[in-house]
Amino acid sequence: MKGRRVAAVHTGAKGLRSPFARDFKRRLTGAKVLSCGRRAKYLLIGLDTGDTLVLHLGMSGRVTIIDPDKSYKKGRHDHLTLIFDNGCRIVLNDPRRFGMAFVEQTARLNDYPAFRVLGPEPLAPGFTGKKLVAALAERSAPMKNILMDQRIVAGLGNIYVCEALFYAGISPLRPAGQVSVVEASRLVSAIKKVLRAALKAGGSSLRDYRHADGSPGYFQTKLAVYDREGQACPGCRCDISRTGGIRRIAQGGRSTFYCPRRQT
DNA sequence: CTCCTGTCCTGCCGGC
DNA sequence: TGCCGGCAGGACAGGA
Repeated sequence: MKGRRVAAVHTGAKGLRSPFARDFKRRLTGAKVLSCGRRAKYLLIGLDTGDTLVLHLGMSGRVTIIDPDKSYKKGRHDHLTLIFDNGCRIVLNDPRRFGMAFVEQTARLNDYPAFRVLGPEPLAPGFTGKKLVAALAERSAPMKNILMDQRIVAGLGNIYVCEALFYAGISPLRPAGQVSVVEASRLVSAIKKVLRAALKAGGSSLRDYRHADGSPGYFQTKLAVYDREGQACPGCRCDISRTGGIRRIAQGGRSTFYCPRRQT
């Protein structure tokens, strides 16, 4: 898409989380794409107008790129379509409309409220156990909730938090301030490992929800604890008929899956 | 400031 | 068989 110019913009009537800004289409039309990037869970499309198109997929959002010669049947929940000068199209489809799409001045991106407070990228070299343990200090909230907080580390969601805590052997219930630097280092390694594995496998979409190019994410078949209530965790040596296997609890209104015997 | 709860939205699934 | 309640996810608002 780099180097292509936006020829036309179509938006759905309903908008996403919030309605499209009044000048949304105007600021995109005619703009040339300079860069495509990502920050936390936000997709960033840099334009030659000094603006950046920011997209967020929420949970059910899907961005599909359609080649000029390919036919495309308009989806019921298509909310944004960019048509480029070469006939290529980008479609943002989101049944639950939890996603976002807005234009912001590139130079002011970091002033955007959600961006300003964003924590470190989990895959960046600077994200270390030492840094993490400092961010956890004095915090009484459970580790699960803390890792879901994008201000602590940016880009983890419910599935990967559950998985990383399992591989680190840390209970999701543990008060964050009680995590040692050794444990935090183990957790950082686990987070990086889980994310790299998921990326390699093509994401973790559940059920019929698919990933960027329309193909399903296959990582869910490799998940250790998420959505595996009552099952044995990988390498489990306990008698699950007696222990009940992987446990599911609610934290912050979300499901947490963990092994109470191997995560302390 | 931290922590916690409720809200948004739609489709799917389980239970009656 | 059909209907309906509950649940899933990420961000954020607002109250304690």
